[in-house]
Amino acid sequence: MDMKISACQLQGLFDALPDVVFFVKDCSGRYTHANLTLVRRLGMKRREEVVGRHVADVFPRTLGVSYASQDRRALTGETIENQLEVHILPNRAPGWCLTCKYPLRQRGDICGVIGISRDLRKPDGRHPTYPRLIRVIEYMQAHFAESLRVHTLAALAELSVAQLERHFRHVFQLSPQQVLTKLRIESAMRLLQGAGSVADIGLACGFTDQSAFARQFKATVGMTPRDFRSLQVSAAP
DNA sequence: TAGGGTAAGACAGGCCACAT
DNA sequence: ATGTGGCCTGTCTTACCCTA
Repeated sequence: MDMKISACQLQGLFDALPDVVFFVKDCSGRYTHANLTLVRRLGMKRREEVVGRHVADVFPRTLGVSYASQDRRALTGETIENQLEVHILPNRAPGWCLTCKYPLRQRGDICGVIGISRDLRKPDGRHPTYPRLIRVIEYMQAHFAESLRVHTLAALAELSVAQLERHFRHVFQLSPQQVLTKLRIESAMRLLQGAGSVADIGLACGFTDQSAFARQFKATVGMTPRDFRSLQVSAAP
């Protein structure tokens, strides 16, 4: 039996998940489907306010450009899996999530992009290795500005590197590297509210140089550090 | 079948040149 | 001053296989 599920049905199902954003876009980057979670996070009330519009029209310019280029990658057949991202919510609070995007095919031809972004949930505190992993997290929080090696972290937790990787993903949904990136970017977003050059802030957050910082920041936040700073300034009360 | 190690491919860091 | 992109190197992650 060949069962087909429509995008509309999926959209309806995803309406029930308040911590998952669901969307479908056509080749030109216009939304054809959006669950209610996405609609609300865009600061809108009704689905019709989103469907038919272009990403560039519903997000701040710099973000829209970045999401559009991500979509283009998917449109060439690339799949994006569990990319760690920050979404700036309507109240300007940053929300961390993991994004997946896939090309949407119809009779073999790519006709759009389908994807989800799910919020990071609370770590699983009942996992047997949780107490050891917390040691690692605390160490990372204290030392993210330095260069960290996984084998150091593994030794700290008295686990093999392979164990650390596996358990980390189970408990935090993230690899140690992703947690490190999250800590560094969070810190950078704070520092960018104040004065100080972008390059210096990058160094202060553990990035080896300005180039690495800008690249990672854009990949995670969707805009460059400078754009982020000016967005914060323009949105400040 | 859970838990462990390992090899290979993916990915980030580091550096530089050049664009904006 | 900051951002982008290329290229090389070494680290990290994943997929796989082994063992108890």
